Amino acid sequence: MTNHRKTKQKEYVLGNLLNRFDHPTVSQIYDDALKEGVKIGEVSIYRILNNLVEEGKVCKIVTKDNLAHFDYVRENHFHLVCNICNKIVDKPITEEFDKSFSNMVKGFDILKQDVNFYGVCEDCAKKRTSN
Amino acid sequence: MTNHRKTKQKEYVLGNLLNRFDHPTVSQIYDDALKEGVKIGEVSIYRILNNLVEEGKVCKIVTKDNLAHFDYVRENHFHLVCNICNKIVDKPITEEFDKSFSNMVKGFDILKQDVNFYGVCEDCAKKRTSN
DNA sequence: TTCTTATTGAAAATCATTTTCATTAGGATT
DNA sequence: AATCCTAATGAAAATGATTTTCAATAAGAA
Repeated sequence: MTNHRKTKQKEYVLGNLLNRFDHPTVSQIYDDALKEGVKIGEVSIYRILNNLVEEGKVCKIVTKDNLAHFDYVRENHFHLVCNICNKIVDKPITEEFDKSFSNMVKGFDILKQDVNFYGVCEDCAKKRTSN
Repeated sequence: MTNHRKTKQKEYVLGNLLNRFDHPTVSQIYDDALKEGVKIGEVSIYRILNNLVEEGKVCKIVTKDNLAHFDYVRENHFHLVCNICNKIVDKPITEEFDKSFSNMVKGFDILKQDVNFYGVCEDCAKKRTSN
């Protein structure tokens, strides 16, 4: 039997995600742990996050620079991942969208927390047109 | 000035994508080229595909096993990427969805071809419930 | 045909992530 | 509280897709 023992490392990683509203990478969480004097290896953070993603408690968002970011699954929002600056913006899902989306993917078991939109954020769009 | 010369390699990669309806990886395209006796290096396929993605002619879809798949941007369809078996399924976008989506992301420059949905495909869902 | 330089491609480098495996520690049992 | 089983950790090494480097090649302008 696997993944059932309570450990300081698991508690730390989940707590770290719960207490923030950005989308940290493994090394950001690792740096936090170091600063806070929490003894945890980077490898364990990878493993713990993968388990949380598997359980559906956390979602993984990969930006264009090939870095995995993690987000505790809270409420109905989607991610806009900027392909230019790699920023991730949280946006609430409209009811209208939610309904039409459900209709469209009827029959599929969609893991909503992995539904991300890739594009160009407002800041980078401005920079683009001003060139 | 960059990326303006017509080469056999560029033509081959784009042609390969145009003539198929699955979502090949770099090494699949490379294998095809070998079989067809086309002289092209794997590195060039990476470079050419990255350029095509940059131009918006091709989109890149990353499956959970960390493999990049490529798809020539044709008409209004989205991708359902299965997190279990890594299969990619094309699905047409409904008008209803398209409208509500446009409303929701108003203000963002969304690169539609990078809009993918991650979840569990019908086959894998069946296997799951039967356990 | 000549010339400039964009493009190619083999080899090497990169780097996030995974695997390995000996050590540590949860927590069930006695 | 002590013992035991094995899940979990973490340092080091391995992995592997992708990128970088740079000398050789070839578009295509002059």
